[in-house]
Amino acid sequence: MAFSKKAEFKDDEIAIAAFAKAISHPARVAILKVVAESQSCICGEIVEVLPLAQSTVSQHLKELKEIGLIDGTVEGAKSCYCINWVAFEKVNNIFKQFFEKTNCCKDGCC
Amino acid sequence: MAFSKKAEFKDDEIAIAAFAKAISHPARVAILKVVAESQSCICGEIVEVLPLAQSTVSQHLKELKEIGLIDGTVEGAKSCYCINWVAFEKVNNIFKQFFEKTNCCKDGCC
DNA sequence: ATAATTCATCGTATATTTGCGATTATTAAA
DNA sequence: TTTAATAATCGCAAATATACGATGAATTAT
Repeated sequence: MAFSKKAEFKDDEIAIAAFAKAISHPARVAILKVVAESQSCICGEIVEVLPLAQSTVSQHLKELKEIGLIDGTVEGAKSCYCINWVAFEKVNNIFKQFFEKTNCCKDGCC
Repeated sequence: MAFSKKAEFKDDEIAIAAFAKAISHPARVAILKVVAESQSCICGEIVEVLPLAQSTVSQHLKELKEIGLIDGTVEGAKSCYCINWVAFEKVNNIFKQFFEKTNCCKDGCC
């Protein structure tokens, strides 16, 4: 019944899965790219670039914000988003570690 | 209505999202770890380690197989799984590139 | 003051994912 | 040959995710 059985997995497995889920949709990958390239950009700019409705983009932005990968600040009537580079680097490292750790088994080193 | 609008995104964005989705569940992360550590292992061993029913594990294995991260071979009544290291390295590189490319915007180099 | 802009949130529809038990096919053991 | 073990698949139920339009709250422009 799709009870979430996530509690029964290890913390690092849950963390990797959660971050992977954050970038498991092309729209969110695209958003991260756009925001990074523009240093910071307002919601409207993102909506213009993506083939999705404003409300849908807002939803994806919310998800990225909730996991910490982006920060959003209100600037008047507009909303300005930028990458949270600390979190971004953290996620990068978590992925890096996962791949390295797993890959080292390739030669039977562990 | 959840039409899949994936066709309207860039290929690399779709690819990253697809691979991210493959590891967006703790069970699949755990499976990859177990299989890598044991070099190769049979389905039953994986089921024993995970807090999930056999049919559910089988489903996760299928997903990982479909995206190419693991190979499965029948050995008598049993099924033996191992990491497809070529695919694994490819995914590793795709993630690495994504993070590097995005991160370089941090200092306004692009 | 009024109208227009911007964007978050809500409600809703649909699709996908997750999970399990039951079944089935195959192989191994008795 | 019958029985047990193994694992894939099917069918179903429930949870999540995706997408949109409508609405509302805030700001900005007229």
